[in-house]
Amino acid sequence: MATIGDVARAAGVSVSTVSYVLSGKRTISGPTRDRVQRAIADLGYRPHAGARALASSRSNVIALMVPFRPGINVQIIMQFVGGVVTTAREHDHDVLVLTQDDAQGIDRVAASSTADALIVMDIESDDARLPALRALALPSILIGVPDDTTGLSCVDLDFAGAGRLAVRELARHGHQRLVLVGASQDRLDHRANYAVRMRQGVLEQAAATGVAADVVPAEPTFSGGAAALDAVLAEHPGTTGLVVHNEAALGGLLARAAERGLQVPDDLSVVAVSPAEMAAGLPVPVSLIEVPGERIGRIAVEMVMARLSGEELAETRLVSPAFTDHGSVAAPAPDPVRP
Amino acid sequence: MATIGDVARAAGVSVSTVSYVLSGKRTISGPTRDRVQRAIADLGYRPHAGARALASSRSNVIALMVPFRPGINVQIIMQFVGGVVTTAREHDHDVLVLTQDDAQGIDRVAASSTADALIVMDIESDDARLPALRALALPSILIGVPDDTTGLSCVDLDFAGAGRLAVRELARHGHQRLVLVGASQDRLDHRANYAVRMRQGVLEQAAATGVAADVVPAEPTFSGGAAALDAVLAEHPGTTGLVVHNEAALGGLLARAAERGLQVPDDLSVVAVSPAEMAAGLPVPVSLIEVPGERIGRIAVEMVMARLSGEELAETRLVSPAFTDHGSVAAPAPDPVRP
DNA sequence: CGTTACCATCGAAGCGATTCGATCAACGTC
DNA sequence: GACGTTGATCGAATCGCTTCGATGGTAACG
Repeated sequence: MATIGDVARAAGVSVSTVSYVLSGKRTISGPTRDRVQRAIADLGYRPHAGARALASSRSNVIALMVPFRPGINVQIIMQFVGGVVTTAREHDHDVLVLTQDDAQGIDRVAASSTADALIVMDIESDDARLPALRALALPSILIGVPDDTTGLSCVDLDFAGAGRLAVRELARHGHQRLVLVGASQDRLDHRANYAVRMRQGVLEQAAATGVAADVVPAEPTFSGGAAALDAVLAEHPGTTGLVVHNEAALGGLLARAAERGLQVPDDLSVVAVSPAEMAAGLPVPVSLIEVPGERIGRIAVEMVMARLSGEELAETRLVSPAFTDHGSVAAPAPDPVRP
Repeated sequence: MATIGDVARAAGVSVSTVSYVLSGKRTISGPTRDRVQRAIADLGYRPHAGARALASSRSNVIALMVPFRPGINVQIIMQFVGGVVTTAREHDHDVLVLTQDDAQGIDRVAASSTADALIVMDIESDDARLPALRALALPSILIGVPDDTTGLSCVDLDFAGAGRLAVRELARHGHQRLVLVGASQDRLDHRANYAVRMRQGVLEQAAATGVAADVVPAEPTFSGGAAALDAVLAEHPGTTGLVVHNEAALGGLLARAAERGLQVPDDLSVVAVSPAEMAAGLPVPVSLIEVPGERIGRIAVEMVMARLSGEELAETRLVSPAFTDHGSVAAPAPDPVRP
């Protein structure tokens, strides 16, 4: 491989001149710049990443901690990752993958100057990694919002807003009795801040709008969805509107509805909160509030770049929810559904 | 951050001694080694990745090219990635993510010594990246098998073997008329080598066993699966056994079967070729031949490591298929199914 | 006891960039 | 016309590590 010395020789200039042409940190005359650039192209020169990192103490790498535990929503993870990688490349950075259970991963990557910044996905309310992140010298961005955000930068969908929006959509079509089919009890209890925020949004808006709203947990499986629908109809008769925040259960829920002879949206209106792609695989189209994975990944990288260029902000950014109509919400039937 | 010099001073030895303790490339006496190791621990020293890469011309990074195009089977992608990352860490390597459409990604990563090796996923029969890969100075491993493998190293499931195994399983239960519900016509035509190999395996074994086998393509969607089942029953009446190699269509296919009053396995036996997790989300349990994503990722990394340590092999490794019974295969009903 | 070998360790030369003065020529300016 | 500016370029130090050759001390050997 050609080195910067080869380029300098070929262009008849010094090594530092080549460096300045590359970085633009000092003015170089037009003719010289051209000669250097031609030499670079001729030799197919690329700066050695390690050498550059050593000299500049910048690796141009962002570390991304991805959850690989089973049961996670893979669809949305991939969207995040795609958004992060694409945006990082636009800023001339690469992305290094860390796994959740690589406990020392954060320290390792930071202490060895392997990465310039860290993006951590799947943050829990009281995440075990928070102390490590707070102590970190590198800028870090969390995807998800923990309970205590002091000193941290976070991005996520505004789940409370999403809950409110879903309720508003259903309420304005005249629904009076709603149920949120949400995360499993387990996740609600322990970890998932987004589930809590979602529930808050739904209940809050229901109270404000004067409609009834209850919550039914669902296991994130096909049969979990079916069971959840049964539970809704058994425990909350008269329900006409559903907010489903559980992609994995959605299919089973809809299938069970069909089995029980319930038409969507005639007998039952449904709003899903889910990645957009997910809904494509369903038997019936479902109106949804999209979890914009790619967009959030993109924002995370942009926050990283801002931090790297010296802006000292530690802020939480919540992406506004948007409702996409696919026809699964309509006015409730005059004669409400009974179990 | 502490440097190797700090460690050397703290331990009262020279820099090179610390380096040799770390690498083990020369013998260091027990006492000295201990002192150095204590100093390392005390200072929390980690070698600077860039400096190490510069001096040793080894980055300890593997680049992984991941497809992010829509419509891809995300589930299995994540399994691969998980397997790759985990195994790479076991060998003290990190993983850098490249995207498919980052065309110059391969060259960039190679020319800048950012990575030591490359793993490329989702290889097509006549993949556009093959020339670049053949010309590469870095070791590269393909996940998937192109038509011409000369000079390349590949790993994949033995799809032909999987096809044969599926047919044997069905045949030994007495099925006489089988259909392979496979990839969409589009993928079959253009790209997906695995689809071609699968079909070969099925047809070959059917011929050998003396059973009838046909192929019906399916779009990789819920409704594509439903349509495929309709097509099977319309075009190939008397079919009692199905091999489904199309995870995304499997749910729709099973749902349509239920709608038409066909019981699995009483009226219809089904073998799926799919990642294991996928099958968990289905309304009925389905016997399957697993696509062992994680395992393949692991093997890919092990091949990388072998290449990096000097073994000059360029080989293709096909993972043997295994059948897992979940009860969706049984003897056909005496009175065969009619459309 | 003089050689030979080997073991443990050190010193110094890179690896390929970045970056901070320093230099030198051309240019106004008074 | 001497002098401070400014613009373009160079040289050398530096980043933190690996690795090769050299060195001194010990043990083995005849």
